[in-house]
Amino acid sequence: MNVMNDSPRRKELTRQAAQLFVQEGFDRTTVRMLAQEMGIKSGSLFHHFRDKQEILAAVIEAGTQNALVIARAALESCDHTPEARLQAMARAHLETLLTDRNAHVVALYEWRRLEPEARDHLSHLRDAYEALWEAVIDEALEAGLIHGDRFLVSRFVMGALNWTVRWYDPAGPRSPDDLAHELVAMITQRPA
Amino acid sequence: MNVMNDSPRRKELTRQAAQLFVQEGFDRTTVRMLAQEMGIKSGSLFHHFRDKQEILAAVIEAGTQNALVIARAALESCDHTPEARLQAMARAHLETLLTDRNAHVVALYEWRRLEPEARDHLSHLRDAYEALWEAVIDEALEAGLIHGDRFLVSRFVMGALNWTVRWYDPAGPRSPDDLAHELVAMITQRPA
DNA sequence: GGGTCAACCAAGCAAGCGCTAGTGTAAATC
DNA sequence: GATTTACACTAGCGCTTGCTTGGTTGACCC
Repeated sequence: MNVMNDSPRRKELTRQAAQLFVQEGFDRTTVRMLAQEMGIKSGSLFHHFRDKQEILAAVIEAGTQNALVIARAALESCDHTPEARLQAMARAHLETLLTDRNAHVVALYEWRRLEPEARDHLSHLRDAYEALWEAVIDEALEAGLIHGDRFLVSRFVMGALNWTVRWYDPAGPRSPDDLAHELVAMITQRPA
Repeated sequence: MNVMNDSPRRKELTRQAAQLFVQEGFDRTTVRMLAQEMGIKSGSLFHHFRDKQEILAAVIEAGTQNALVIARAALESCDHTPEARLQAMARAHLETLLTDRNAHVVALYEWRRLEPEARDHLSHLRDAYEALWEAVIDEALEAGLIHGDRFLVSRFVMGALNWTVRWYDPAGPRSPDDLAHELVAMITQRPA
């Protein structure tokens, strides 16, 4: 067995698993379906992952780590005004939906299928991502760019953004940048 | 078999099913678990519902219908200003989460588990609910209370509200009315 | 008091589930 | 040249799944 490394092979398998998890949902996806998608037999799958749970954890970890990297990069390369930072975060969030949609959808909708140990480990990653958001929102509040309860505002914004996976079509006319603009405009009440 | 009526017994069973679907997720909930929760044997369950799918459809239908009724009532009994109507819709939405949380969570998170026929039927109900929202948002836009793209604004608002099921604690210090106020304040940029 | 009917039960079937055991094999390592 | 390692295979075990079957119960009706 070869579990818990991060070989390129495993990364690719994880990517394919994410696709199936989105299409079918974690519970409906069988190890036989996963194996077929990966071009191997179901038994061989357990050479790469200890069990089905570990595949789910790998998918979610990859997705969250990716989001974190993109968000940090966005914050570093943008202007240091509260408005620019708010917008950079929103655009980064939407861009991860373009580049890594499957892993993200899984992280959002199959989180509860994680067993407690995996959940504990991954929740730290997720907290790190949400902390970025709360910091940016704090700055915007202090600068008077937006108003209201810190806790509520950040959750409303996260909700609006996370909900995009339900309706946003990357092939459509709107770019992530458009959406980010519009969202920031909405909560800061300035023309887009 | 007794399928597709709406006896009080079936209503109660549907309510109990919703609870389990929320706790475990649809796929993980077995007919044996459902039967136990209902205080009957698994075979008896199929006297009330044709199959497991129909239970899911019944839960979602009940939840959506409930939301529609509450929203319509809220709109009829509030002031006819765009701001009051916006707030009434938001509060109504959050109140359905208090009175009928389980059915709502199922409607949101197990929608994709519906088979196509059931989905077609139920999407009409959901469209009717969303149409209420879009009408209210249109009025707010026309009145200049909020700005931006009609499509995007309504989706951002729906996202912020639907996301509340993930974090909102009805036993906490914030009432649905508080949240509705705060949300409307955020998008209209007036003090809460 | 025979007939009806919703509601329930015990038993179990066929299919599918996650996962394991044991083996083959080509490439890398010693 | 021998050994190890990585990756794949076949075969199937033990169990659970959604659902069916055939039958019982008790309340109500004419």
